Amino acid sequence: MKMSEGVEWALHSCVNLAWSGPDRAVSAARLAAWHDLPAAYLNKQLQALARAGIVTSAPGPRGGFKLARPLAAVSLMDVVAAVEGPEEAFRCAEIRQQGPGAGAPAADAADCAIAHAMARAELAWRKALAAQNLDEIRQQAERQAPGAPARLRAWLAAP
Amino acid sequence: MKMSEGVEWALHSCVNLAWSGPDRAVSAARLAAWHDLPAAYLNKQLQALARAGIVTSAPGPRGGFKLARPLAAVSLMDVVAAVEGPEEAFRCAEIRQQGPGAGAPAADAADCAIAHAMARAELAWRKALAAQNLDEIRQQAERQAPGAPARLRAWLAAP
DNA sequence: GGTCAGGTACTCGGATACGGGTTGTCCGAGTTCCCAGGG
DNA sequence: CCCTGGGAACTCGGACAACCCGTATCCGAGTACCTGACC
Repeated sequence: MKMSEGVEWALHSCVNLAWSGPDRAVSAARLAAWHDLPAAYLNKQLQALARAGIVTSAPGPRGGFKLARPLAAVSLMDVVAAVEGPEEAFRCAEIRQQGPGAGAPAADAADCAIAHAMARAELAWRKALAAQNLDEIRQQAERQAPGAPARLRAWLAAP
Repeated sequence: MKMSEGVEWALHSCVNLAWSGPDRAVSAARLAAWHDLPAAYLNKQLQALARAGIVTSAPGPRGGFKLARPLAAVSLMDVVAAVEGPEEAFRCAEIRQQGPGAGAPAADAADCAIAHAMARAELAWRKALAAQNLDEIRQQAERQAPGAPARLRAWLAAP
């Protein structure tokens, strides 16, 4: 079980967009170059964020991506769901209803105990993700590297 | 992000082993046939459980797999870790230290805020898994299908 | 000088190849049981 | 009848392919800007 690389890229990109300022759109190529990532693939992840309503996109020169709403209104869960998709990690295949061990019809209606337990654990994960928003991430990152926002803005201003 | 099918198979197999009785070993082929699964592949998952000390294996006729300890002493986390491996789903690639955006050395030492937040959520998931043991799963399954253990034992007794 | 048309450069967006990992399969080493032969 | 040796069958265990999703890439549609000519 491995999470997509795109999640980390998308999260960093959101923080970078916040640092770049709310007025200026940044292209996928520029965001990718900042961390030496494949530009076209990062673009794919940003498209997912745009579909989820986390960022807005504009084509043409001076186009690019902007945050659709303040970082405080974007949770980790939003980004993970946008990039990874809404499906749960554990999908019950209902193997208990296959082969000679197929249960009685009465048991079929009830939820599989295993699926229920796994879903409960996954819900805890989702709640923990939803409880943290990107603004908290940004604040912590700024405490660790106070000069990062200024450096990014200076680099973006240079051609 | 998708969890391996083997997790569901391993969990069902553990419950089935408990139902089959603590004295009798059950072969992987028999456990697979009960739910119409690929025998050789289920064997692979059971090997992982054996390496983790959840079940014991014995070769030869009358051999097979037995539970190494009571179901109450096996948590969901144990099984998931045995089958999926101990690695975390989210691996921080430290992209913040790549390209022009590479932070100052002081920031490098500190943990990436994103990785920290993701790890916290994953810890909640792991705790939720560790808080549930397989005996609770078994009890719930028996409430839903009281005749299941007897049917399994009867089917195992038949040649 | 102001206005307008054309061209150009730049952006996203979806359609298109490649690779690693999960899924699935196979055969060999080892053990147990059964059976036949001998005492 | 009891003991012993050999063979056969069954089991796990690890090594070997096939498929699928995540990774990476490319080119086309659309837009804004800039340039130049014209009024």
